[in-house]
Parts: sequence; structure tokens; C-alpha cells
Amino acid sequence: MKPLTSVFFRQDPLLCARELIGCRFGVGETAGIIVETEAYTAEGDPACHTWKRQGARDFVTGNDPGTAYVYLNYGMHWLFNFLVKGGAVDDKHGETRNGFVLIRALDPVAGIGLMQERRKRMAIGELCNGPAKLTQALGIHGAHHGSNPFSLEGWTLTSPEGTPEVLVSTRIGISQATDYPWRFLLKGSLGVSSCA
DNA sequence: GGGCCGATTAGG
DNA sequence: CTAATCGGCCCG
Repeated sequence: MKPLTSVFFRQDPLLCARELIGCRFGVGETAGIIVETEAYTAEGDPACHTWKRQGARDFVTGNDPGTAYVYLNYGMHWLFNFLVKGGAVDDKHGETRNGFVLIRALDPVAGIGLMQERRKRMAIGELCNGPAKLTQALGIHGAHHGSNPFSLEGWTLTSPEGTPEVLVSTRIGISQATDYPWRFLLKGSLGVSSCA
């Protein structure tokens, strides 16, 4: 139940993605428990934007850990990531990298009426069970790209109560590096985007 | 400038 | 199963 700070995003993206499971993510009057994440690493990961895009590589070098990386997919869907920069510290552990954590699904816990309004009165189970659904439900869009979530009015991120049980699987919806087990799920949650 | 391809979603 | 819809990248 403690507020996370940008220090949380100074660690390896895989650890970060795993530890975000069970955290409460709030934007304005809406909030949800994070139940599905995916890690992407800035180097050695063909599925990461940094693999092809100079702009993504510049984003990593030019921004602080925790910065929001928001991008438009299929010309219509905003997807939300946290920038993770483990590379600057903790070198002794060797496996520390830079990258991103994609938030793929939430269990809605607050502002459900507003979420339904934004999501065309969709059923509760369909409000945040996908990476583009949750940005719509929370009101996240391109204007948030590059901003620091911890300085945005009304944004909160707090650690779980207790210790969540986390499941691991391969990432979905991509065509490169489909065998990396870098997708994390809250055990028992029905809110995940698909499979499980 | 043109063609192609997405970290997706809602609706037949 | 497919349409929707647009920014990046890779050519030429």
C-alpha cells in the first residue's frame, strides 16, 4: 500500500514488470489493479520499438526512469508503458537492462461509472482487459507521452497489499521474439487480455 | 511520395 | 473473419 516512486523503475525491466502485478494504478477518479504486464528490453529484443525505431532509442536515453511511453497502434489505439532504466545502476548484478513495461490489463476498482462512459457502456469485465481498453477507460492518450506520471495531477501508483501470486507466459500480439517468457499475470484474475 | 506493417479492438 | 486508421520505416 505504499506509493511507488521513480526509484522503482531503476531496475531490470523483467523484475519491474513482475513487481507491477498487483499494484494499484490510479488516474483521476479511475483506478485499477494491474493484472497483466509485459517487459520489453531496449537491447536484444526484436519486439521492442528500439529494435527498429531511432525515436524509441532516443526516448530511452533522453528520459528518466518511470516516464510514460504512450504510442498509437493501428492508427487508433493508445498503449501505455513505463520507461525502465536499470542500466544506470546495479551493474554488479549483470542482468540489469533498460526497457519498457507495457500495462496490458487492470481489474477496475474505482471510477467504474466513468470508465463505462468512456468505453461506450461496455460490460465491467470488458473495461480494462486489454492494453488499449485500459488507456481508454483511464483517459490516457498521446498527450501523456513523455510525461512523468509522478508529477501528473491525480496519478497514483501504489504497491500491493500482501504478496501477489504471479504467473508467467510468453508475450502475445507480436510476431518477433514470441518465445520470450516476459508476460506476467496475477494468478486467479479474470481480467487478463486473452489466453492465460 | 508510396507501400507496408503493426505491443488492437469491436462487430459481422 | 475483417475493417478501421495512421506514424515510422524502407525503399526509390
